[in-house]
Amino acid sequence: MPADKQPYPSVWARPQRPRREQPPLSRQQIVAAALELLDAEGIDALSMRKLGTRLNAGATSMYTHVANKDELLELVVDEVYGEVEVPAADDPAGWRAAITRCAHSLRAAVLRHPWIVSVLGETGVAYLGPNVMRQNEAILAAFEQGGFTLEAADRALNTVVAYVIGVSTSEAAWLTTLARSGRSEQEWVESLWPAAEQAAQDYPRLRKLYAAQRNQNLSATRDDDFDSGLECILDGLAARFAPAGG
Amino acid sequence: MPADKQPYPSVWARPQRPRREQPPLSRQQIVAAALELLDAEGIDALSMRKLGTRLNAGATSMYTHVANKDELLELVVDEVYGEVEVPAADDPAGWRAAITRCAHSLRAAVLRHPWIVSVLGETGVAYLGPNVMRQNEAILAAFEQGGFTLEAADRALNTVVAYVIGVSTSEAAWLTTLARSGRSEQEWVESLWPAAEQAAQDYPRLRKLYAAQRNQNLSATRDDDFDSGLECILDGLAARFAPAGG
DNA sequence: TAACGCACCGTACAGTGTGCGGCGCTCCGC
DNA sequence: GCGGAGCGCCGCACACTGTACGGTGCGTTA
Repeated sequence: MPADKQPYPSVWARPQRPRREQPPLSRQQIVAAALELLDAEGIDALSMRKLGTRLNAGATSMYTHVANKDELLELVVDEVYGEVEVPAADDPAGWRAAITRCAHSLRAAVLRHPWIVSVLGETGVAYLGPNVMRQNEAILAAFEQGGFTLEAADRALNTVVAYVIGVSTSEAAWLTTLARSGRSEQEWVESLWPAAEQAAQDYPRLRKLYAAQRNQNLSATRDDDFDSGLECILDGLAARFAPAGG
Repeated sequence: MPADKQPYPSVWARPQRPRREQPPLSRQQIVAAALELLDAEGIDALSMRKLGTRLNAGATSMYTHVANKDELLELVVDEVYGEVEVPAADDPAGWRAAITRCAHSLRAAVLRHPWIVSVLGETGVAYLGPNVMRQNEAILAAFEQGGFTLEAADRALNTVVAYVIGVSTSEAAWLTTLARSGRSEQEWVESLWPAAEQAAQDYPRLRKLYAAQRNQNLSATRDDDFDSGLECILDGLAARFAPAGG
Protein backbone atom coordinates (compact mmCIF):
# COMPACT_ATOMS: atom_id res chain seq x y z
CA MET A 1 0.00 0.00 0.00
CA PRO A 2 1.21 3.50 -0.66
CA ALA A 3 1.83 5.74 2.28
CA ASP A 4 -1.34 7.76 1.87
CA LYS A 5 -3.54 4.91 2.93
CA GLN A 6 -3.37 3.40 6.37
CA PRO A 7 -4.22 -0.30 5.98
CA TYR A 8 -5.14 -0.70 9.66
CA PRO A 9 -6.34 1.93 12.06
CA SER A 10 -3.98 0.82 14.76
CA VAL A 11 -1.05 -1.44 15.39
CA TRP A 12 -3.20 -3.55 17.63
CA ALA A 13 -5.63 -4.42 14.88
CA ARG A 14 -2.92 -5.50 12.49
CA PRO A 15 -2.88 -9.29 11.98
CA GLN A 16 0.27 -11.23 12.62
CA ARG A 17 2.18 -12.40 9.62
CA PRO A 18 1.28 -16.06 9.10
CA ARG A 19 4.35 -18.03 8.15
CA ARG A 20 5.06 -21.41 6.68
CA GLU A 21 1.65 -22.53 5.57
CA GLN A 22 3.14 -23.64 2.29
CA PRO A 23 6.36 -25.60 2.10
CA PRO A 24 9.23 -23.24 1.45
CA LEU A 25 10.16 -22.17 -2.03
CA SER A 26 12.64 -24.10 -4.11
CA ARG A 27 14.27 -23.37 -7.41
CA GLN A 28 12.62 -26.34 -9.02
CA GLN A 29 9.24 -25.19 -7.82
CA ILE A 30 9.78 -21.67 -9.08
CA VAL A 31 10.82 -22.92 -12.50
CA ALA A 32 7.79 -25.17 -12.69
CA ALA A 33 5.43 -22.35 -11.77
CA ALA A 34 7.03 -20.04 -14.33
CA LEU A 35 6.59 -22.70 -16.98
CA GLU A 36 2.91 -23.05 -16.13
CA LEU A 37 2.38 -19.33 -16.24
CA LEU A 38 4.19 -19.00 -19.55
CA ASP A 39 2.23 -21.81 -21.13
CA ALA A 40 -1.05 -20.43 -19.86
CA GLU A 41 -0.62 -16.76 -20.66
CA GLY A 42 2.48 -16.25 -22.76
CA ILE A 43 5.69 -14.35 -22.35
CA ASP A 44 4.22 -10.93 -21.64
CA ALA A 45 2.26 -12.28 -18.71
CA LEU A 46 5.31 -13.49 -16.84
CA SER A 47 6.11 -10.95 -14.20
CA MET A 48 7.89 -11.62 -10.97
CA ARG A 49 4.90 -10.35 -9.03
CA LYS A 50 2.46 -12.66 -10.75
CA LEU A 51 4.85 -15.52 -10.32
CA GLY A 52 5.15 -14.69 -6.65
CA THR A 53 1.40 -14.67 -6.16
CA ARG A 54 1.06 -17.99 -7.89
CA LEU A 55 3.55 -19.40 -5.42
CA ASN A 56 1.84 -17.85 -2.40
CA ALA A 57 4.92 -15.75 -1.98
CA GLY A 58 5.95 -12.15 -2.06
CA ALA A 59 7.08 -10.35 -5.17
CA THR A 60 10.76 -10.58 -4.43
CA SER A 61 10.90 -13.91 -2.64
CA MET A 62 12.20 -15.70 -5.70
CA TYR A 63 15.40 -13.73 -5.68
CA THR A 64 16.99 -15.94 -3.07
CA HIS A 65 16.76 -18.89 -5.43
CA VAL A 66 17.36 -17.17 -8.73
CA ALA A 67 19.66 -14.27 -9.48
CA ASN A 68 17.25 -12.38 -11.73
CA LYS A 69 14.54 -12.81 -14.29
CA ASP A 70 16.95 -13.63 -17.12
CA GLU A 71 18.48 -16.43 -15.13
CA LEU A 72 15.02 -17.76 -14.39
CA LEU A 73 14.28 -17.80 -18.10
CA GLU A 74 17.47 -19.70 -18.81
CA LEU A 75 16.38 -22.31 -16.33
CA VAL A 76 12.95 -22.54 -17.89
CA VAL A 77 14.43 -22.96 -21.37
CA ASP A 78 16.57 -25.84 -20.19
CA GLU A 79 13.52 -27.33 -18.53
CA VAL A 80 11.69 -27.32 -21.86
CA TYR A 81 14.72 -28.84 -23.51
CA GLY A 82 14.37 -31.62 -20.99
CA GLU A 83 11.07 -32.57 -22.60
CA VAL A 84 12.78 -33.41 -25.86
CA GLU A 85 13.16 -37.07 -26.58
CA VAL A 86 16.77 -38.18 -26.28
CA PRO A 87 17.92 -40.45 -29.11
CA ALA A 88 18.47 -43.97 -27.88
CA ALA A 89 22.10 -44.87 -27.35
CA ASP A 90 22.02 -47.61 -29.94
CA ASP A 91 18.89 -47.25 -32.00
CA PRO A 92 18.44 -50.38 -34.15
CA ALA A 93 16.46 -48.33 -36.69
CA GLY A 94 19.61 -46.43 -37.55
CA TRP A 95 20.85 -42.90 -37.07
CA ARG A 96 18.44 -41.38 -39.53
CA ALA A 97 15.39 -42.59 -37.70
CA ALA A 98 16.86 -41.54 -34.38
CA ILE A 99 17.64 -38.03 -35.56
CA THR A 100 14.28 -37.68 -37.25
CA ARG A 101 12.43 -38.63 -34.12
CA CYS A 102 14.51 -36.29 -32.07
CA ALA A 103 13.97 -33.41 -34.49
CA HIS A 104 10.25 -33.99 -34.44
CA SER A 105 10.30 -34.03 -30.69
CA LEU A 106 12.21 -30.76 -30.53
CA ARG A 107 9.79 -29.06 -32.87
CA ALA A 108 6.86 -30.39 -30.87
CA ALA A 109 8.36 -29.06 -27.65
CA VAL A 110 8.80 -25.60 -29.14
CA LEU A 111 5.25 -25.59 -30.45
CA ARG A 112 3.93 -26.69 -27.07
CA HIS A 113 5.73 -23.70 -25.56
CA PRO A 114 5.68 -21.13 -28.33
CA TRP A 115 6.79 -18.28 -26.07
CA ILE A 116 10.19 -19.93 -26.00
CA VAL A 117 11.24 -18.49 -29.32
CA SER A 118 11.12 -14.98 -27.95
CA VAL A 119 13.55 -16.05 -25.28
CA LEU A 120 15.94 -18.07 -27.41
CA GLY A 121 17.32 -14.89 -28.90
CA GLU A 122 18.69 -13.91 -25.51
CA THR A 123 19.85 -17.27 -24.25
CA GLY A 124 20.92 -18.91 -27.47
CA VAL A 125 20.18 -22.51 -26.85
CA ALA A 126 20.84 -22.06 -23.16
CA TYR A 127 24.50 -22.87 -23.31
CA LEU A 128 25.58 -25.35 -20.69
CA GLY A 129 22.16 -26.22 -19.35
CA PRO A 130 22.20 -29.86 -18.18
CA ASN A 131 19.36 -30.97 -20.42
CA VAL A 132 20.90 -29.31 -23.44
CA MET A 133 24.18 -31.02 -22.72
CA ARG A 134 22.63 -34.45 -22.31
CA GLN A 135 20.62 -34.01 -25.47
CA ASN A 136 23.55 -32.85 -27.55
CA GLU A 137 25.79 -35.65 -26.39
CA ALA A 138 23.14 -38.18 -27.36
CA ILE A 139 22.67 -36.65 -30.79
CA LEU A 140 26.39 -36.67 -31.40
CA ALA A 141 26.42 -40.33 -30.41
CA ALA A 142 23.61 -41.07 -32.85
CA PHE A 143 25.51 -39.48 -35.70
CA GLU A 144 28.69 -41.27 -34.77
CA GLN A 145 26.76 -44.50 -34.80
CA GLY A 146 25.94 -43.66 -38.40
CA GLY A 147 29.61 -43.44 -39.22
CA PHE A 148 30.08 -39.69 -38.90
CA THR A 149 33.34 -38.50 -37.41
CA LEU A 150 32.96 -36.42 -34.28
CA GLU A 151 33.61 -33.22 -36.20
CA ALA A 152 31.08 -34.17 -38.86
CA ALA A 153 28.60 -35.08 -36.16
CA ASP A 154 29.07 -31.65 -34.62
CA ARG A 155 28.40 -29.91 -37.90
CA ALA A 156 25.42 -32.14 -38.54
CA LEU A 157 24.04 -31.43 -35.09
CA ASN A 158 24.32 -27.71 -35.59
CA THR A 159 22.73 -27.87 -39.00
CA VAL A 160 19.78 -29.94 -37.92
CA VAL A 161 19.14 -27.98 -34.76
CA ALA A 162 19.40 -24.70 -36.62
CA TYR A 163 16.85 -25.91 -39.12
CA VAL A 164 14.42 -27.08 -36.48
CA ILE A 165 14.76 -23.91 -34.45
CA GLY A 166 14.40 -21.77 -37.55
CA VAL A 167 11.26 -23.48 -38.72
CA SER A 168 9.77 -23.54 -35.28
CA THR A 169 10.51 -19.88 -34.72
CA SER A 170 8.26 -18.69 -37.47
CA GLU A 171 5.68 -21.33 -36.70
CA ALA A 172 5.60 -20.37 -33.06
CA ALA A 173 5.38 -16.69 -33.88
CA TRP A 174 2.46 -17.43 -36.15
CA LEU A 175 0.73 -19.54 -33.54
CA THR A 176 1.21 -16.83 -30.95
CA THR A 177 -0.37 -14.08 -33.02
CA LEU A 178 -3.06 -16.55 -33.95
CA ALA A 179 -3.79 -17.26 -30.32
CA ARG A 180 -3.83 -13.56 -29.53
CA SER A 181 -6.39 -13.03 -32.29
CA GLY A 182 -8.71 -15.49 -30.58
CA ARG A 183 -9.95 -16.76 -33.91
CA SER A 184 -9.55 -20.07 -35.68
CA GLU A 185 -6.69 -20.36 -38.12
CA GLN A 186 -9.06 -20.43 -41.07
CA GLU A 187 -10.87 -17.30 -39.91
CA TRP A 188 -7.64 -15.52 -39.21
CA VAL A 189 -6.24 -16.30 -42.64
CA GLU A 190 -9.47 -15.11 -44.20
CA SER A 191 -9.34 -11.84 -42.31
CA LEU A 192 -5.77 -11.33 -43.38
CA TRP A 193 -6.52 -12.11 -46.97
CA PRO A 194 -7.09 -8.61 -48.34
CA ALA A 195 -3.86 -7.37 -46.82
CA ALA A 196 -1.98 -10.38 -48.14
CA GLU A 197 -3.44 -9.95 -51.57
CA GLN A 198 -2.42 -6.36 -51.70
CA ALA A 199 1.07 -7.04 -50.39
CA ALA A 200 1.57 -9.73 -53.01
CA GLN A 201 0.13 -7.55 -55.76
CA ASP A 202 3.31 -7.17 -57.77
CA TYR A 203 4.66 -10.62 -57.07
CA PRO A 204 3.07 -13.30 -59.22
CA ARG A 205 4.79 -16.23 -57.56
CA LEU A 206 3.71 -15.21 -54.10
CA ARG A 207 0.19 -14.54 -55.34
CA LYS A 208 0.01 -18.01 -56.78
CA LEU A 209 1.36 -19.63 -53.64
CA TYR A 210 -0.98 -17.72 -51.36
CA ALA A 211 -3.95 -18.60 -53.49
CA ALA A 212 -2.99 -22.26 -53.47
CA GLN A 213 -2.52 -22.28 -49.71
CA ARG A 214 -5.69 -20.38 -48.96
CA ASN A 215 -7.94 -23.39 -48.74
CA GLN A 216 -5.56 -25.97 -47.47
CA ASN A 217 -5.17 -27.64 -44.15
CA LEU A 218 -2.42 -25.34 -42.94
CA SER A 219 -1.40 -27.42 -39.98
CA ALA A 220 -0.93 -30.52 -42.10
CA THR A 221 0.98 -28.51 -44.68
CA ARG A 222 3.33 -27.25 -42.01
CA ASP A 223 4.00 -30.80 -40.89
CA ASP A 224 4.69 -31.92 -44.44
CA ASP A 225 6.95 -28.98 -45.16
CA PHE A 226 8.90 -29.62 -42.01
CA ASP A 227 9.38 -33.27 -42.89
CA SER A 228 10.36 -32.49 -46.42
CA GLY A 229 12.97 -29.95 -45.38
CA LEU A 230 14.34 -32.28 -42.76
CA GLU A 231 14.65 -35.11 -45.27
CA CYS A 232 16.55 -32.82 -47.62
CA ILE A 233 18.97 -31.90 -44.91
CA LEU A 234 19.51 -35.47 -43.83
CA ASP A 235 20.08 -36.43 -47.47
CA GLY A 236 22.67 -33.72 -47.77
CA LEU A 237 24.36 -34.71 -44.54
CA ALA A 238 24.40 -38.35 -45.46
CA ALA A 239 25.88 -37.66 -48.88
CA ARG A 240 28.57 -35.50 -47.41
CA PHE A 241 29.50 -37.20 -44.17
CA ALA A 242 28.23 -40.76 -43.95
CA PRO A 243 30.62 -43.37 -45.26
CA ALA A 244 29.69 -45.78 -48.03
CA GLY A 245 27.33 -43.37 -49.78
CA GLY A 246 24.10 -43.91 -47.81
CA MET B 1 7.49 16.56 -13.43
CA PRO B 2 5.27 15.13 -10.71
CA ALA B 3 2.65 17.37 -9.18
CA ASP B 4 4.59 18.01 -6.00
CA LYS B 5 7.16 20.13 -7.78
CA GLN B 6 6.33 23.36 -9.52
CA PRO B 7 8.67 23.55 -12.52
CA TYR B 8 8.28 27.32 -12.87
CA PRO B 9 7.38 29.90 -10.24
CA SER B 10 5.05 31.75 -12.54
CA VAL B 11 3.34 31.44 -15.86
CA TRP B 12 5.37 34.33 -17.17
CA ALA B 13 8.62 32.58 -16.57
CA ARG B 14 7.53 29.52 -18.43
CA PRO B 15 9.26 29.33 -21.81
CA GLN B 16 7.15 29.21 -24.92
CA ARG B 17 6.98 25.89 -26.57
CA PRO B 18 9.34 26.14 -29.51
CA ARG B 19 7.81 24.43 -32.51
CA ARG B 20 8.99 23.22 -35.81
CA GLU B 21 12.71 23.60 -35.44
CA GLN B 22 13.09 20.12 -36.80
CA PRO B 23 11.10 18.93 -39.78
CA PRO B 24 8.06 17.06 -38.56
CA LEU B 25 8.23 13.41 -37.64
CA SER B 26 7.68 10.76 -40.24
CA ARG B 27 7.31 7.03 -39.99
CA GLN B 28 10.46 6.49 -42.01
CA GLN B 29 12.39 8.79 -39.73
CA ILE B 30 11.11 7.05 -36.62
CA VAL B 31 12.04 3.64 -37.95
CA ALA B 32 15.51 4.87 -38.85
CA ALA B 33 16.07 6.31 -35.39
CA ALA B 34 14.85 3.12 -33.75
CA LEU B 35 17.26 1.12 -35.87
CA GLU B 36 20.16 3.35 -34.83
CA LEU B 37 19.24 3.06 -31.20
CA LEU B 38 18.88 -0.69 -31.39
CA ASP B 39 22.21 -1.11 -33.13
CA ALA B 40 23.95 1.16 -30.67
CA GLU B 41 22.52 -0.11 -27.42
CA GLY B 42 20.54 -3.28 -28.00
CA ILE B 43 16.98 -4.31 -27.52
CA ASP B 44 16.65 -3.46 -23.85
CA ALA B 45 17.66 0.13 -24.50
CA LEU B 46 14.82 0.79 -26.92
CA SER B 47 12.14 2.65 -25.03
CA MET B 48 9.64 5.00 -26.54
CA ARG B 49 10.91 7.78 -24.32
CA LYS B 50 14.51 7.38 -25.38
CA LEU B 51 13.44 7.17 -28.98
CA GLY B 52 11.44 10.34 -28.55
CA THR B 53 14.39 12.20 -27.11
CA ARG B 54 16.61 11.06 -29.94
CA LEU B 55 14.09 12.55 -32.34
CA ASN B 56 13.77 15.83 -30.45
CA ALA B 57 10.23 14.82 -29.72
CA GLY B 58 8.04 13.98 -26.79
CA ALA B 59 7.62 10.52 -25.39
CA THR B 60 4.32 9.80 -27.07
CA SER B 61 4.76 11.72 -30.28
CA MET B 62 5.52 8.61 -32.25
CA TYR B 63 2.08 7.21 -31.67
CA THR B 64 0.53 9.22 -34.46
CA HIS B 65 2.77 7.45 -36.95
CA VAL B 66 2.91 4.02 -35.41
CA ALA B 67 0.17 2.16 -33.58
CA ASN B 68 2.35 0.83 -30.80
CA LYS B 69 5.79 -0.45 -30.00
CA ASP B 70 5.19 -3.88 -31.49
CA GLU B 71 4.18 -2.37 -34.78
CA LEU B 72 7.30 -0.23 -34.73
CA LEU B 73 9.39 -3.34 -34.25
CA GLU B 74 7.70 -5.01 -37.19
CA LEU B 75 8.63 -2.05 -39.32
CA VAL B 76 12.21 -2.16 -38.12
CA VAL B 77 12.47 -5.85 -38.89
CA ASP B 78 11.30 -5.29 -42.42
CA GLU B 79 13.78 -2.46 -42.70
CA VAL B 80 16.61 -4.81 -41.81
CA TYR B 81 15.29 -7.31 -44.30
CA GLY B 82 15.64 -4.57 -46.86
CA GLU B 83 19.40 -4.70 -46.37
CA VAL B 84 19.56 -8.24 -47.63
CA GLU B 85 20.89 -8.68 -51.10
CA VAL B 86 18.15 -9.65 -53.51
CA PRO B 87 19.15 -12.45 -55.91
CA ALA B 88 19.53 -11.15 -59.42
CA ALA B 89 16.63 -11.95 -61.69
CA ASP B 90 18.72 -14.01 -64.04
CA ASP B 91 22.01 -14.77 -62.38
CA PRO B 92 24.41 -16.23 -64.94
CA ALA B 93 26.29 -18.03 -62.17
CA GLY B 94 23.24 -20.22 -61.58
CA TRP B 95 20.66 -20.62 -58.83
CA ARG B 96 23.09 -22.13 -56.38
CA ALA B 97 25.40 -19.17 -56.41
CA ALA B 98 22.47 -16.77 -56.19
CA ILE B 99 20.96 -18.53 -53.21
CA THR B 100 24.31 -18.86 -51.50
CA ARG B 101 25.02 -15.17 -51.81
CA CYS B 102 21.58 -14.32 -50.58
CA ALA B 103 21.89 -16.63 -47.58
CA HIS B 104 25.24 -15.11 -46.69
CA SER B 105 23.74 -11.68 -46.96
CA LEU B 106 20.84 -12.59 -44.69
CA ARG B 107 23.14 -14.01 -42.07
CA ALA B 108 25.33 -10.93 -42.26
CA ALA B 109 22.32 -8.68 -41.80
CA VAL B 110 21.23 -10.57 -38.70
CA LEU B 111 24.71 -10.43 -37.25
CA ARG B 112 24.92 -6.71 -37.95
CA HIS B 113 21.70 -6.31 -35.97
CA PRO B 114 21.86 -9.12 -33.42
CA TRP B 115 18.97 -7.75 -31.34
CA ILE B 116 16.71 -8.79 -34.18
CA VAL B 117 16.57 -12.39 -33.08
CA SER B 118 14.82 -11.46 -29.87
CA VAL B 119 12.13 -9.81 -31.95
CA LEU B 120 11.72 -12.46 -34.61
CA GLY B 121 9.97 -14.69 -32.13
CA GLU B 122 7.12 -12.21 -31.96
CA THR B 123 6.93 -11.15 -35.57
CA GLY B 124 7.91 -14.33 -37.31
CA VAL B 125 9.64 -13.09 -40.40
CA ALA B 126 7.44 -9.99 -40.43
CA TYR B 127 4.75 -11.44 -42.60
CA LEU B 128 3.74 -9.19 -45.44
CA GLY B 129 6.42 -6.55 -44.98
CA PRO B 130 7.29 -5.12 -48.40
CA ASN B 131 10.97 -5.98 -48.22
CA VAL B 132 10.22 -9.52 -47.10
CA MET B 133 7.83 -9.91 -50.00
CA ARG B 134 10.26 -8.59 -52.57
CA GLN B 135 13.02 -10.78 -51.22
CA ASN B 136 10.92 -13.92 -51.17
CA GLU B 137 9.63 -13.40 -54.68
CA ALA B 138 13.19 -13.03 -55.94
CA ILE B 139 14.34 -16.17 -54.15
CA LEU B 140 11.45 -18.13 -55.58
CA ALA B 141 12.43 -16.87 -59.00
CA ALA B 142 16.00 -17.97 -58.47
CA PHE B 143 14.92 -21.47 -57.57
CA GLU B 144 12.56 -21.62 -60.51
CA GLN B 145 15.41 -20.59 -62.73
CA GLY B 146 17.19 -23.68 -61.43
CA GLY B 147 14.33 -25.85 -62.63
CA PHE B 148 12.40 -26.12 -59.38
CA THR B 149 8.63 -26.09 -59.62
CA LEU B 150 6.97 -23.29 -57.72
CA GLU B 151 5.95 -25.63 -54.93
CA ALA B 152 9.46 -27.02 -54.68
CA ALA B 153 10.85 -23.50 -54.70
CA ASP B 154 8.58 -22.62 -51.81
CA ARG B 155 9.75 -25.57 -49.77
CA ALA B 156 13.33 -24.80 -50.65
CA LEU B 157 12.90 -21.18 -49.64
CA ASN B 158 11.45 -22.14 -46.30
CA THR B 159 14.17 -24.65 -45.64
CA VAL B 160 17.03 -22.33 -46.45
CA VAL B 161 15.60 -19.38 -44.58
CA ALA B 162 14.86 -21.55 -41.55
CA TYR B 163 18.43 -22.76 -41.54
CA VAL B 164 19.90 -19.29 -41.83
CA ILE B 165 17.62 -17.89 -39.16
CA GLY B 166 18.33 -20.82 -36.88
CA VAL B 167 22.08 -20.54 -37.16
CA SER B 168 22.00 -16.78 -36.83
CA THR B 169 19.78 -16.94 -33.79
CA SER B 170 22.29 -18.74 -31.67
CA GLU B 171 25.17 -16.80 -33.14
CA ALA B 172 23.46 -13.51 -32.43
CA ALA B 173 22.59 -14.56 -28.91
CA TRP B 174 26.19 -15.48 -28.34
CA LEU B 175 27.44 -12.19 -29.77
CA THR B 176 25.01 -10.28 -27.59
CA THR B 177 26.10 -11.88 -24.34
CA LEU B 178 29.66 -11.48 -25.52
CA ALA B 179 29.13 -7.76 -26.10
CA ARG B 180 27.48 -7.42 -22.71
CA SER B 181 30.48 -9.03 -21.08
CA GLY B 182 32.71 -6.34 -22.56
CA ARG B 183 35.53 -8.81 -23.03
CA SER B 184 37.12 -10.25 -26.13
CA GLU B 185 35.76 -13.54 -27.37
CA GLN B 186 38.92 -15.36 -26.35
CA GLU B 187 38.82 -13.93 -22.82
CA TRP B 188 35.14 -14.68 -22.49
CA VAL B 189 35.59 -18.29 -23.56
CA GLU B 190 38.46 -18.62 -21.13
CA SER B 191 36.39 -17.27 -18.27
CA LEU B 192 33.58 -19.66 -19.12
CA TRP B 193 35.91 -22.59 -19.36
CA PRO B 194 35.61 -24.00 -15.84
CA ALA B 195 31.82 -23.97 -16.03
CA ALA B 196 31.89 -25.57 -19.45
CA GLU B 197 34.31 -28.22 -18.30
CA GLN B 198 32.12 -29.10 -15.40
CA ALA B 199 28.94 -29.13 -17.43
CA ALA B 200 30.55 -31.45 -19.97
CA GLN B 201 32.01 -33.65 -17.27
CA ASP B 202 29.98 -36.76 -18.04
CA TYR B 203 29.85 -36.26 -21.77
CA PRO B 204 33.04 -37.35 -23.50
CA ARG B 205 32.04 -36.17 -26.96
CA LEU B 206 31.24 -32.67 -25.79
CA ARG B 207 34.45 -32.58 -23.74
CA LYS B 208 36.45 -33.47 -26.78
CA LEU B 209 34.72 -30.92 -28.97
CA TYR B 210 35.07 -28.16 -26.43
CA ALA B 211 38.73 -28.90 -25.97
CA ALA B 212 39.30 -28.84 -29.70
CA GLN B 213 37.47 -25.57 -30.11
CA ARG B 214 39.12 -23.88 -27.19
CA ASN B 215 42.05 -22.53 -29.10
CA GLN B 216 40.54 -21.99 -32.48
CA ASN B 217 39.54 -18.91 -34.35
CA LEU B 218 35.92 -19.09 -33.37
CA SER B 219 34.69 -16.52 -35.82
CA ALA B 220 36.29 -18.34 -38.75
CA THR B 221 34.91 -21.64 -37.49
CA ARG B 222 31.43 -20.18 -37.39
CA ASP B 223 31.76 -19.05 -40.97
CA ASP B 224 32.99 -22.45 -42.07
CA ASP B 225 30.24 -24.26 -40.21
CA PHE B 226 27.63 -22.03 -41.73
CA ASP B 227 28.95 -22.66 -45.23
CA SER B 228 29.19 -26.35 -44.69
CA GLY B 229 25.63 -26.63 -43.43
CA LEU B 230 24.35 -24.50 -46.24
CA GLU B 231 26.13 -26.63 -48.82
CA CYS B 232 24.56 -29.74 -47.33
CA ILE B 233 21.14 -28.26 -47.57
CA LEU B 234 21.62 -27.11 -51.13
CA ASP B 235 22.90 -30.58 -52.02
CA GLY B 236 19.81 -32.11 -50.52
CA LEU B 237 17.52 -29.66 -52.27
CA ALA B 238 19.22 -30.16 -55.61
CA ALA B 239 19.03 -33.91 -55.34
CA ARG B 240 15.38 -33.80 -54.49
CA PHE B 241 14.00 -30.99 -56.58
CA ALA B 242 16.32 -29.95 -59.36
CA PRO B 243 15.83 -31.79 -62.64
CA ALA B 244 18.64 -33.70 -64.32
CA GLY B 245 20.55 -34.47 -61.11
CA GLY B 246 22.57 -31.23 -60.75
C1' DT C 1 18.00 -20.38 26.76
C1' DA C 2 20.65 -17.27 23.70
C1' DA C 3 22.26 -16.13 19.52
C1' DC C 4 22.62 -16.52 14.86
C1' DG C 5 21.64 -17.16 9.97
C1' DC C 6 18.54 -17.66 6.42
C1' DA C 7 14.26 -17.35 3.91
C1' DC C 8 10.92 -14.32 3.15
C1' DC C 9 8.51 -9.95 2.69
C1' DG C 10 7.05 -4.71 2.48
C1' DT C 11 8.50 -0.82 0.69
C1' DA C 12 10.57 2.07 -2.49
C1' DC C 13 12.61 3.66 -6.80
C1' DA C 14 13.44 4.41 -11.35
C1' DG C 15 11.66 3.20 -15.42
C1' DT C 16 8.12 1.18 -18.81
C1' DG C 17 4.04 1.46 -22.58
C1' DT C 18 0.43 4.12 -23.67
C1' DG C 19 -4.61 6.66 -23.09
C1' DC C 20 -6.27 11.22 -22.79
C1' DG C 21 -7.08 16.05 -23.12
C1' DG C 22 -5.40 20.13 -24.74
C1' DC C 23 -2.48 23.37 -27.29
C1' DG C 24 -0.67 25.61 -31.29
C1' DC C 25 0.29 25.54 -36.08
C1' DT C 26 -1.25 25.36 -40.70
C1' DC C 27 -4.46 25.64 -44.13
C1' DC C 28 -8.94 26.29 -46.26
C1' DG C 29 -13.30 28.87 -47.17
C1' DC C 30 -15.01 33.19 -47.08
C1' DG D 1 -7.80 39.55 -43.80
C1' DC D 2 -10.16 36.49 -40.78
C1' DG D 3 -12.44 32.59 -38.47
C1' DG D 4 -12.62 28.04 -37.78
C1' DA D 5 -11.34 23.32 -38.42
C1' DG D 6 -8.18 19.57 -38.32
C1' DC D 7 -3.96 17.56 -37.34
C1' DG D 8 0.44 16.75 -35.13
C1' DC D 9 2.67 17.12 -31.01
C1' DC D 10 3.08 17.10 -26.05
C1' DG D 11 2.46 16.98 -20.71
C1' DC D 12 0.46 14.37 -17.60
C1' DA D 13 -1.27 10.34 -15.46
C1' DC D 14 -1.92 5.46 -14.64
C1' DA D 15 -0.98 0.93 -13.98
C1' DC D 16 2.66 -1.93 -14.02
C1' DT D 17 7.56 -3.58 -14.38
C1' DG D 18 12.36 -5.56 -12.28
C1' DT D 19 14.82 -5.46 -8.38
C1' DA D 20 17.81 -3.17 -4.21
C1' DC D 21 17.38 -2.74 0.59
C1' DG D 22 16.44 -3.30 5.34
C1' DG D 23 13.92 -5.47 8.31
C1' DT D 24 11.38 -9.68 10.78
C1' DG D 25 10.43 -13.85 12.37
C1' DC D 26 11.43 -19.02 12.31
C1' DG D 27 14.51 -23.01 12.87
C1' DT D 28 18.73 -24.51 14.37
C1' DT D 29 22.73 -24.74 16.52
C1' DA D 30 25.78 -23.47 20.77
